[in-house]
Amino acid sequence: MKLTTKGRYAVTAMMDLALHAKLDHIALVDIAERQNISLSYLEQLFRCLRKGGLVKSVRGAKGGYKLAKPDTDISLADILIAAEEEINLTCGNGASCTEITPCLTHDLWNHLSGEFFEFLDSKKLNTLVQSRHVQTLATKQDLTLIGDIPVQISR
Amino acid sequence: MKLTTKGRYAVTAMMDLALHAKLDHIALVDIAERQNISLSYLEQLFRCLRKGGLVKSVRGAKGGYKLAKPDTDISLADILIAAEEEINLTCGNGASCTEITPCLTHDLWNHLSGEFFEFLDSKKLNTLVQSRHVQTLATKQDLTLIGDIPVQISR
DNA sequence: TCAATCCCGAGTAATTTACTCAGGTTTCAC
DNA sequence: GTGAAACCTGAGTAAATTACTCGGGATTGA
Repeated sequence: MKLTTKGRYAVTAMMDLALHAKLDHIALVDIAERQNISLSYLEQLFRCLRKGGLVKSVRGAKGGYKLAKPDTDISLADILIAAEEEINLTCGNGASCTEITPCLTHDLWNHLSGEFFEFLDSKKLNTLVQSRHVQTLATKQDLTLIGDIPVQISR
Repeated sequence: MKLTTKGRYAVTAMMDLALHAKLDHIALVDIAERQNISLSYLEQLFRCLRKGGLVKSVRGAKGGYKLAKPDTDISLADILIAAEEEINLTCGNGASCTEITPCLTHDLWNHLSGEFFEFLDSKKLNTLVQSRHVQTLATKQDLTLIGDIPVQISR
């Protein structure tokens, strides 16, 4: 019942896109620097996001990524699913849960999964980036970059 | 964003207890048979549940386990937490999220974790076992055992 | 006393995660 | 048309986690 970093990175990256990509495409290098995420990992992640139809890309120099839909149409659930985080609290039908002898919690988890999905699906990207906390952080990040020497903690 | 089998087994086992332990203590062997879960794994699991104050045990022959509280006072959240499933969607403050440079999603996940916890905490054991699906399954399981030859699928 | 039960610590195979790496391919700018 | 900046891809891998097992011990009712 833990969120993987893949899922978190995906959401962070999408928020970064939503915050910055109003005008132009933005390169993964920029996101990697701003959010301190490894570039290769981001590339891998954006493969998923693109397959999921959440972002559009332009190749070549001056290329980059952009949201493929308005941020009002992209939910947390969309992002997590695209990032291959299944929102799945079901029993997965292991040894203790077969067609003939389903486990006691079979229906329970199915139902709760649905509710949880609805919950995550109700959180749209636009409202997420509007939060005060995100806004202040975002401007701080931009200032850090403009005032050069972006502190790169390479781990 | 997946539920581990540990968490599921914990919930299944607690529901089994709630369904059967009205009168007496019940042995893990019984739960293991009814729910088709390995005994050793159940023992390990019940260590957690006991430490979490959810079940009481009686050792020795005719011993077994019992709910430590009324089933109206035990929630899904209680069980999952006792089973060491953290209900934690937070960023965990990795490399990309430090005190000085928190990640964009820091507050977001904190907040959502809280909401998700509330959701799980609102689901009490008594209502879970009252569901029609669980009731029919439970009686089926009991009949299977009374009509002996309990089918033991050992994997 | 013995069998049924809980109790405990440690070990381990399989799986998953969180990356990295080594190469492509496409496009803009000169 | 060359080169750099970007996207794109598949494969590999170390570390962590999960889902168990195992071997033994402690308690207690009959």
